[in-house]
Amino acid sequence: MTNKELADLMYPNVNKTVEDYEKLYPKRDLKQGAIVTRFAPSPTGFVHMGSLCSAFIGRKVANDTDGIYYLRIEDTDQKRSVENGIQGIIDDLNNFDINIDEGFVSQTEEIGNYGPYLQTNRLEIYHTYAKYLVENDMAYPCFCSSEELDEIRKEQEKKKDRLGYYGKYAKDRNLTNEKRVELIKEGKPYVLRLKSTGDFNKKIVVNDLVRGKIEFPENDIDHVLIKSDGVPVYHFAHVVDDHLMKTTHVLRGEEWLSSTPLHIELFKKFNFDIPKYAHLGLVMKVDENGSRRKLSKRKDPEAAVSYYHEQGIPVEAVKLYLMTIANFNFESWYDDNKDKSIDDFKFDFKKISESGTLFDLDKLLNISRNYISRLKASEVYNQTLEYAKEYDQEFYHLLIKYKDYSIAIFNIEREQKKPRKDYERFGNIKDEVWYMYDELFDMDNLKYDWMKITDKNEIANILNIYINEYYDETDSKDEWFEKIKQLTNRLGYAANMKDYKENPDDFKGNVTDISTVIRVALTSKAQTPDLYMLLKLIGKERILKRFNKFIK
RNA sequence: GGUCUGUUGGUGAAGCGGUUAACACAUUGCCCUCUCAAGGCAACAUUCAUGGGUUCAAAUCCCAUACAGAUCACCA
Repeated sequence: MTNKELADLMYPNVNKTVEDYEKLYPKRDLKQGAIVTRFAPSPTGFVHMGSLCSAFIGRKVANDTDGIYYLRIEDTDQKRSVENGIQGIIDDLNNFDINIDEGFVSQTEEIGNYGPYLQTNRLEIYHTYAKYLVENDMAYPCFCSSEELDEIRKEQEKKKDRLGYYGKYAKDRNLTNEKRVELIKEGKPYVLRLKSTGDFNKKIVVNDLVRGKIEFPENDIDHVLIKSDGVPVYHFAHVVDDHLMKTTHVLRGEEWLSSTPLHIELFKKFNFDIPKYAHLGLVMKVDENGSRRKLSKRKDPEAAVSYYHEQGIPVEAVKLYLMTIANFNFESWYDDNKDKSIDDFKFDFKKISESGTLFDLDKLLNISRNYISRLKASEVYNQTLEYAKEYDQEFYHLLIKYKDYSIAIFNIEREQKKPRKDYERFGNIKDEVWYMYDELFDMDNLKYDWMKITDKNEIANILNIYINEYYDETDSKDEWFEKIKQLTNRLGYAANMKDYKENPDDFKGNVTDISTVIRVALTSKAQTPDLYMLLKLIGKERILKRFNKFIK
């Protein structure tokens, strides 16, 4: 009995040939050096920080080379699929400006000429290629039950042999075709296994774009290619899909590094061009007990990419952070080129850190802080509004109601060479400015910060004299401060800090004490941005209200 | 256990045979200053996991050990 007959029996519904598919998916018409790569997640509904990082890199290198970035959904494992899981991934990607040239663009809609882009819709293709392998004696059906496989493993453990289905342990490898046909006809379930021709004692060199040349023993394990339900495993799907979709570069986590020899063997069996591989270090975090581990979606809220969106961390800041961990020379480049964007930076595979990166939230927030400080007040307004619309309705309505006023608040100490950096993310802006809005400044339930001056009469005195005799909305900042000093002197405090430091006993206190009284009465807080601007923005009428309430 | 990868300060991270071991974040101190933020200036690894070796010279090359991670599924 021939392999052809066996193959026909195993894949009776295959009516196309490998050649048909090769014709169907021709070489892409792209310029020399264009990188075609992809994001290939399971439809789990969300994107993990580590995946986002590799997606970001993929999008970037495709952009840099006028290549293609496509989204393929790997749904060969039902357990990983979630309802509307594709949409969730697309949303996360969209939130971070990672757009897709080809593949899925929504839960149900796909674009491009190299599809289908959902693996379970590609079963016919996999079967065609599987059939080819069987016909050419490069794969065979294996009827071993999981119990039998267990036994093999136990035996190997006992003998301290290498684990796996290979060599003499691959017992179904040498079944006759007659026997195979017989078993299939009996209805015995089977998987398709690679008939590996590798030699464990020979070396194969994997040329990884990140790590350089790595030597492995050749693969000699007869890996499962197609599961008994007819669905391929990752390894097989990877080879068939990335070949047919003309992927030039495979970017994936380093957990795949050790199965690359298997993938190379498969590519060679089919006579396919081998794509370039870049195995990216894992994104890690430090555990409570101090050891490093992979960022886990279960334990770490920051692992899910939606977290950053919810926190109101600017997309651009996340991108900047990803770029700094993706290419270690980016940070200093950006430092020298603050006016340029990530698009102007040339990504380099050799500048990827080889060891896994420890995820550093502080650093991300610092980048975010710097980024926000460089925005125009109106941009801060727009982005905060967008954030609040989704996550803080109360603030959203205030922003709408007091648009110009809000922009003016955001503009305090902004348009200067070294702007303020107190907005960490859009999600914390309200915490910084709430007291500027009467709706949030609930005068009956306020907690006022501590002040040095505690005497009620003294406080009332300061505020009354100030508002009645000194405050003038039209004052410039210098004039304003001059008046504060005058008031300070008049009441027996030191207007000049130096004088005060030299002879503290000559004074009741100093300017700081006076301005703190005004500041706290106005905002309830002892620490705020430029008091001059706050007074000006709040305006005399509201200042009076707040002062009076405070004195009472 | 086999195979592969990695190990530089609190953190990220450069360095690729001769450097005072960059830079950034964090921390601390001082200065500036109406408070805060920012900014300026300092401090912060006598040492690059450990032990050997090669060399006039090693964080950099070699070997061992330790530690960490990945992988060895009909999961991806």
